[in-house]
Amino acid sequence: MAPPDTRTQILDAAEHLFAERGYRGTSVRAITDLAGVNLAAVGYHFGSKAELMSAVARRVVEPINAAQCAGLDRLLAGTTDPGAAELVEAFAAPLFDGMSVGDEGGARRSRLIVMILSDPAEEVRGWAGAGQDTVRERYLAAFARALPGLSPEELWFRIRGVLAVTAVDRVEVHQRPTPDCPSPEVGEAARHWAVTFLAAAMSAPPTGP
Amino acid sequence: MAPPDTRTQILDAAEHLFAERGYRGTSVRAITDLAGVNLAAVGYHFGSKAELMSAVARRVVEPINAAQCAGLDRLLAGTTDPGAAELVEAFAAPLFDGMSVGDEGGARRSRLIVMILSDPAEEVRGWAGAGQDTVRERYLAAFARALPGLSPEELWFRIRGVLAVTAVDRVEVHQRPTPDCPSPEVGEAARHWAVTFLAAAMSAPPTGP
DNA sequence: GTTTAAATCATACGATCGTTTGAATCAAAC
DNA sequence: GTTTGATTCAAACGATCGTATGATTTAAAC
Repeated sequence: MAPPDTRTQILDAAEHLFAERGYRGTSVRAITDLAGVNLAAVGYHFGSKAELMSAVARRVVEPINAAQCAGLDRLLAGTTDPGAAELVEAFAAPLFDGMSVGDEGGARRSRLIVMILSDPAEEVRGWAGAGQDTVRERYLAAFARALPGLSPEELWFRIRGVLAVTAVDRVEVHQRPTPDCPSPEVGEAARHWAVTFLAAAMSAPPTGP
Repeated sequence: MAPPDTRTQILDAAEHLFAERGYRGTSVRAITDLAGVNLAAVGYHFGSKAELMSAVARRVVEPINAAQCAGLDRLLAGTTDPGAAELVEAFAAPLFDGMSVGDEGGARRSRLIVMILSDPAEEVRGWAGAGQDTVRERYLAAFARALPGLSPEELWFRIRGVLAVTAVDRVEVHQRPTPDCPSPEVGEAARHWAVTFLAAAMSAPPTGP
């Protein structure tokens, strides 16, 4: 059994706290306390709080980006151009994978992604750049072929809608889960619901002038 | 012409800065500097930074809530039950109203709403409570009648999708506006696109088991 | 002109922040 | 056993934060 690596313990604790309280709402001291390591360890292993955030974000988002890319590759390898529903599924699935009901880690990762995408601080949003943008542009091109009737502007608007739903929908954008409806459903059901919802939205006829 | 009320100037400056840098990213000093008033004025007029945030949020969200409520009332006054498309329109329209292209204030208000809905700090998300929840529950009931085939869980999932799109979609959840596509389109076009997008999504057949 | 309450002001307090420092500890190499 | 480089540690730095204080100014009432 490998000894609990200090570096990894910091990453885990930071992932927890960043997801829960945001970047600015989390102090380095809170992270090192939760990790059970010395305060200076963050500076030693990562250089600064911002670089720690970047490392945390990378560890969470990179597998998702890769899976989205692989899904698109698989579709494009087929004989016919993929339809909107298939594209939606390939794009959304990685965000729901490995997050079975009650999976605390999955819900936490969702919150973290939302936090990364919506944080006003440049340090938080700025890092992703390359990978994220590449994936998005590839899907944009694929959708453009699948939905030739749409103007580029409206297509782009819809892509942003897909992003908003997949990223935000599974965590409580609203204050808290309403009592009569159980907490955010994760896992298979939510993934299918999202694909249904988004495929219908993407396939809607172009808005008239 | 009424003299520039200190209270109002603080509210305006705070709305600016909260929208741009978030709650924790904005210092009271930055607000009073921008407003051109003394540092202690925030404590005097609002009591604390948190209460100032609450006042800013209330000023932005309350008219929207009222308009959403009025729109639903108007639909329910009709002879037949409103359809999903009408409900989507009534819900989304107030979020797009008064925000013509190039309206800086409108874009700022959008960012602020997203910031309120997604901020991890309880002080920011906690205040809205009553009004917001009431509106949402009323729309939930109306949608339930319009879409009888949906399970309550999937209906709730879709409502959350509508929220995510209307709230988030018009600001750059993504890092920055891509160069080839102009910055977030506000105004008429975006509103129609959103209604098309969301009406199709809401009206999708129930997801099979 | 005096009184009175509201408002604004300069200033300071205590707390917490991210970061740095230099000594102490550890483990493998020699 | 000593050396060496990597790691951990307690402590402190300067900066900034939200808030409180008490004096000062303003303006209307009398």
